[in-house]
Amino acid sequence: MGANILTIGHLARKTDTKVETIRFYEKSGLLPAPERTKGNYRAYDLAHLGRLSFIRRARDLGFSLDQVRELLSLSDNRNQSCAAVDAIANEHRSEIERKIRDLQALKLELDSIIDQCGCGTVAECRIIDSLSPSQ
Amino acid sequence: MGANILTIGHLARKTDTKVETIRFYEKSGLLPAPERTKGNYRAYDLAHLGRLSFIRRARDLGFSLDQVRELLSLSDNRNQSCAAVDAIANEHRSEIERKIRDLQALKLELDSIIDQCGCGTVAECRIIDSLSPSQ
DNA sequence: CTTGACCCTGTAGTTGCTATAGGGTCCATG
DNA sequence: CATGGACCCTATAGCAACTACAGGGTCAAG
Repeated sequence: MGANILTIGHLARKTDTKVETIRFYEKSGLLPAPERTKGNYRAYDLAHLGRLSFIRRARDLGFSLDQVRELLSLSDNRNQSCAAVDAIANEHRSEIERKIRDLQALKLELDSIIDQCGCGTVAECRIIDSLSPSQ
Repeated sequence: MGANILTIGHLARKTDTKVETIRFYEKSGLLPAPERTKGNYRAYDLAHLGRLSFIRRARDLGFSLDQVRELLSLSDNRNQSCAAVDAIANEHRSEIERKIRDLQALKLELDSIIDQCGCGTVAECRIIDSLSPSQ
């Protein structure tokens, strides 16, 4: 295969993505369908590599596929205001902050439950008690 | 319907659960299938209410359905050691701690990305830049 | 010319529900 | 006694975001 033409396997290794996931992104409209070789293999170029890297990075940062889709389409219109981009990122940040708060509250509760466990029998287990309704 | 017999709707309201979710728990083997009335309605008793409350509380605390299944079967054997219960709870706590750490790292990264946004055009957007591969 | 690594499509599975379709039951009111 | 509406039933499909087959085709090396 030519100079900067990549098979799906190459692209997968370069972006630390599973082959199936790349095909899934194509089917989901996130990654444009590439040309095909005469043997019907997908033939990616550097633009695809860039776009997939963008997607993976955004996914690593916890953006949903819908958010990634929006970020991609925003990044394609280079001369409009980036306020919309900022809005998506900020919304995502608040959501993460909320999740952190929720998990911390949860951890406190688990802490207090686990601390009470004297590790006797289940009958006197404080963890089970804490989960049971008629405390 | 008799004294302490509940329809699925009653049970749903008492445990803040959707009716469909209760049927789903039954199909998943978490909640035993109750008797039926002559009209083929599910007829729950107080044991079901207790068990469903247990499930909901554990789910609220972030345990997976598999973990809940295990906790339930452990809580049914009242005179064995509760070490296994403690193990599940501890494993779950470590997982929550890991999630908190991950989310906090993510938030730091998002913070630094968002802070750089001068809100000009997309072409000069630092958020898009941070997501793009060839920075 | 065959072997093995790779690629193709299509479909089903995962988790934990939620929603819909197309019906049946129950009870109060007219 | 009929009828309306709230409730119940089953079965199936959908959601996110992949992952894992099954059952084939392609390609390059030995």
